[in-house]
Amino acid sequence: MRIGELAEAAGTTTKTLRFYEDQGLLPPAERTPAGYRAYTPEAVTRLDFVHRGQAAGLTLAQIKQILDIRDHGQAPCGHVRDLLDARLADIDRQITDLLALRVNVAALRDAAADPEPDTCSADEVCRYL
Amino acid sequence: MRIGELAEAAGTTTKTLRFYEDQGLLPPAERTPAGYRAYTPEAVTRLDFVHRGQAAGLTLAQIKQILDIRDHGQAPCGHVRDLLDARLADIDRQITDLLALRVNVAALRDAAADPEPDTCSADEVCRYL
DNA sequence: CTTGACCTTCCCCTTCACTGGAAGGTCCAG
DNA sequence: CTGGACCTTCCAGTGAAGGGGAAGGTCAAG
Repeated sequence: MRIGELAEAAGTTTKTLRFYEDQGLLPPAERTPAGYRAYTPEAVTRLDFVHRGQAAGLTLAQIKQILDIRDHGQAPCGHVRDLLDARLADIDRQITDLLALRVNVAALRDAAADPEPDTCSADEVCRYL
Repeated sequence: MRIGELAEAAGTTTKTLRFYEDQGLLPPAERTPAGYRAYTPEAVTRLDFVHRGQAAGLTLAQIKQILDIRDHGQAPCGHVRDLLDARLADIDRQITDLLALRVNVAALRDAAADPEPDTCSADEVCRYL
């Protein structure tokens, strides 16, 4: 299949596929005599994996690490587990941060919802922030 | 005060201060005869406001909007309230998304924590992602 | 008089994941 | 044989918030 067909099958764009090849997420594609990239259906599977990794919040670099291990003939599950552990810790940290931020922003918003014209003057920076 | 002193007083760097001036967050500074920027203590207040805005998760562009309104002699509180409302909705959306993501990632991690060697082979993409 | 700390402008670099566009080659239908 | 759809490479830019460093001016102390 050509790059346009793969893009449609995988739900992405040709630009992105060339970018992925450039970044090492896809192996350099076989070429037709005319120089067109020719893909096997495996590529769709690989791209699905990439998309699942992205949906889990992994970066392309992390997904590439997993694929590199797999491409070297090893089972990447241990590494996947480690990455997911780290990702989980990261998500927990983000949630904690956002909950704390939410409290602060909600308090500021509530204060700003009932402004006292005298203190909320243009002469000074708005006191609600 | 010179730019280095202001940077120290505001807990930032001279690079950042010139960047802020460039972005319109700080008005173009007065200059000494030698061309050095000369600031009044007001600048510290303004930078504190910028930092509080950042701590609330506002972008520099949003903070600039508030400051522009204030600099035009109007009270920015109404706009601040609108920005904080939007920010709050955004935080809630992020938290919701992260909680959903957490469930998925935790499930993947738990699956990967107990791999079955036969199915977690190098011949196929790791089934835990 | 020189040294060192500070200041100036200028331009490029960073991360992340793409996206746009130009200039040119290939392939198939009409 | 021409038009349009597809493909190729390469270069450049996006957005956020600065950071790095060069080349040169200024100022106070020793």
